[in-house]
Order: sequence, then C-alpha cells, then structure tokens
Amino acid sequence: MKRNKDGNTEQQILEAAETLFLEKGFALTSTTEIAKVVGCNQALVHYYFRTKDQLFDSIFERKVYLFMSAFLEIDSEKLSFEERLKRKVEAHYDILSANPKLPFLFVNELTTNPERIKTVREKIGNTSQSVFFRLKAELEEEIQKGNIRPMNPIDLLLTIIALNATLFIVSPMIKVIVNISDEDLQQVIAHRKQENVKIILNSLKP
Amino acid sequence: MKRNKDGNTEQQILEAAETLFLEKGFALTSTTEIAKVVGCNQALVHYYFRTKDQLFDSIFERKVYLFMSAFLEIDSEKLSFEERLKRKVEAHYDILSANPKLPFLFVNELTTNPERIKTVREKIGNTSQSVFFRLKAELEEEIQKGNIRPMNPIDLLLTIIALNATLFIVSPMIKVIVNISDEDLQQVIAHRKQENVKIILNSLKP
DNA sequence: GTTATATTTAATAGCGCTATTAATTTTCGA
DNA sequence: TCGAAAATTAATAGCGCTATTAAATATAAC
Repeated sequence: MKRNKDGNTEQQILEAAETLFLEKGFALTSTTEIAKVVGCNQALVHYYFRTKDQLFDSIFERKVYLFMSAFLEIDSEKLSFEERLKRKVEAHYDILSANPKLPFLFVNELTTNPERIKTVREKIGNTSQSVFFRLKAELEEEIQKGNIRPMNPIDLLLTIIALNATLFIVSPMIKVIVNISDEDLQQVIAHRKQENVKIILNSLKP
Repeated sequence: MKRNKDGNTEQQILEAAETLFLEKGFALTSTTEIAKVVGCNQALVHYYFRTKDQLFDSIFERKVYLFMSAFLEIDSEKLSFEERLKRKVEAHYDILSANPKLPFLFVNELTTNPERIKTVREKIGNTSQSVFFRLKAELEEEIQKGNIRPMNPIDLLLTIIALNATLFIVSPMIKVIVNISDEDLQQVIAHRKQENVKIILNSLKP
C-alpha cells in the first residue's frame, strides 16, 4: 500500500509543517522532521512544495491574514467608535487565544529574515494599508469631535498589538521572571482580555 | 605574529558572539561565523568556551540581569508609589532603547528552547522573585489605602513589559503592517516612553 | 489489460555546522 | 636563553540538512 490511507498527503504535509513552524520557527524546522511527522518520505515534501521556503511562505501568508482579520471586518451596526474598537480588540484577542503561537511566528521570522517582509508587503500591503487608513480617519474624526485625546493612530495600533500579542509572546518569560504555575497563567490569560480592553479605552480619554 | 593585536581574544569572542546572538538568535549563529568576525580560528571559540551552549549561557545570564535591572534598584528617596513606578518604567524603557534587541533574544530563546528556562531560573530565580514580591507588597499597600484599583501584580508587570518591550520586538512587524519609514519609526520610539508611562499610570486609577 | 500519469521511495551529492585532536607558534617566568 | 604553559592553527570526524535524480509503485482512463 503506497498511497497514504488518510487521503491527501499534500494537505497532511501542510498541516504538519504549520504545527512545526509555529512551534519552532522556520530555521529549526526541517523538511526531514515534517516528513517524519506525516510518515512519508522526505522527498515528498519537496515534490509538492519544491523548497522549504515556498512551503513556509504559503503557510505564513495565511497566518498574517488571520492575525489582521479582526480589524478587517466593517461593522454594519451603528455603534460608537469606542464600542467598535472594543469589539475589534476583543476579536483580535480571541484569535490570538485560539492561535497563541502566531505572534511568536511573526516576530521570529520577520526579525531573523527581514527579506520576508518584502514578500509579505507585496501580498498584503494594500489590505493592511487600507485597514490603517480607515482607523486613522475614524480616529481623527473622533479627535475632531473632542471625544478622545489627540493621538497618533500608530500609537493606538501599537498599544493594541502590544497588549494583545505580548501576553502570548512572553508567557514563557513570565514563567521565569515570576515563578508562576501553568494554572495561574491560564487564569491570567482568561481575565486579561477585559483588562486589555479597559487599558486601551482608558488610554483614549482626553 | 600569532597573538591578536587587539588584546584579549576571549573578550573579543564574547563581544562578537553577543552581537550575533542578539542579531539572529542562538540557532542561526554559528561558531564559525563568530570566529570569522573576530578574525581567529574557529577552534578558538571552543578552546575558550568549550561548547556553543556555554558561550551563549554566559552571555544570556548577564542580559537577563540587564533586562531586570531597572526594577532592582531600591529608591531611597521618599516618593509616592506612582512616582517610583514611573521612574522604573522610564528606566526600563531606557535600557531597552539602548539594547533594542534584548526582548527578541529572550522571546526567541525561551520559546524555542524551554530547557533554558530552568538554567535561568536557577541563576536569577531568587532575584526576580524578590523583585516580584516587593512590587506585590507595595501594590497591596496602595490598594489598601484606596489609591489604586484592586489589581493583580502580575497584571501590572504584564502591562509594563508588554508596552515597553513590544515596541522593540515588533518594530519589524509594524513596518510591514503600516508602511512606515525608518524616520517615522524613530519618532514613534522617541515619544513612546511617555506614552507608556501615561497608559500605565492611567491603568492604576480606581 | 495496457498505458500514461501521478505518487512515492531510495540514494545521494554537497553543504555547513560542532567539536575534537594533534601539531605549531607565542609568551613569559626562571 | 631555555622550557613549560598558553594561545593558536590545520585537519578532520561525524552529523543533519536541503534538494535533486532516477527508479519503483499506484492510479485511473481507455
């Protein structure tokens, strides 16, 4: 029986690669290991994806979209700026809770391999820019109205990303610096969403 | 002339290693490359430090201390809790500004090699715990007095680390998501210190 | 059933890395 | 100045990795 019983081998490779890349990053993951997880020959990984880089890129692009997706949706309901922002922050946090390794993947790859930034920008640059300019416009309108203090949209984005992503990025560090148990850490994660929302909304006040 | 003109070779290796480890992390830095930077034979790196791991550890430990150092000093002056906290946050931010690659190093190594957590904890565990418990005690006293809202000291630490470290961790990401120039990024970094202080002090209010 | 095509495997070239060893050169005190 | 100790080098064993190639096997169309 040569053919893989579990159906689509290409898909299995993709899934194993995703798990391993998220776990250890690009450099520490080998096509040999991916093949071992799937239970196939190592050459198959290259048969389907040619190079390790191509395999990684196809995964990475979708992950970047996932990370941004919380900010992409345009809310139809007529809600206040703060309420809309609150929902986006919560949605973003939820996505990260479900994919806690995501922030590390970005940091790791975009820091160690700045070349990839160009690739990413080509593919998602327009989307991310439109997200940014929409936020910028909304923010300026609110500032104009005097509802929130004057601030740079980059600062707001930074605060959101910092608070939301960092918990997942630094949880290994936290465990070292504070001698905290895994259960306590889970508790922190659980209640941290509202904490973040609170801090972010507080930071807007005039 | 066999002897290195620039004096202490061991020190030069240490410095080159530090630069490279900070730049690319443990895995992507080779002893071969370190030797090339120093201009010596690759075996010398192993002559002085035996293994790449030992070389890394000796650097890593000092970096962890550096990261924490802002919170170590006990301020003699009689200042309010908020003022003391403000100064610590600023000192911490200053250290990171001077060592912007530090946060990435921690995240990278403690995430990809959790084994190292044990080593770090053995060496700095007591120090970090005493820092934590001092903060905890001070915080509880202030909460008792009603000066700040009830909160977990872990939350406060998380907020500080998140806001301070993240800017330096994610600056490559920011450049992608927002199409920001290097000059603009420098501006953001420059004014971000007070922004962080503001957000942190705001987050304490009852 | 035969055959073209898709999938899978074994084998391997070629690279860079870590760590060790033995030999060589330099240093420096007696 | 001699010789032990320290510093440095060349050489290399041995490993795992990426990517390719050619051969083997399975699939499906006819």
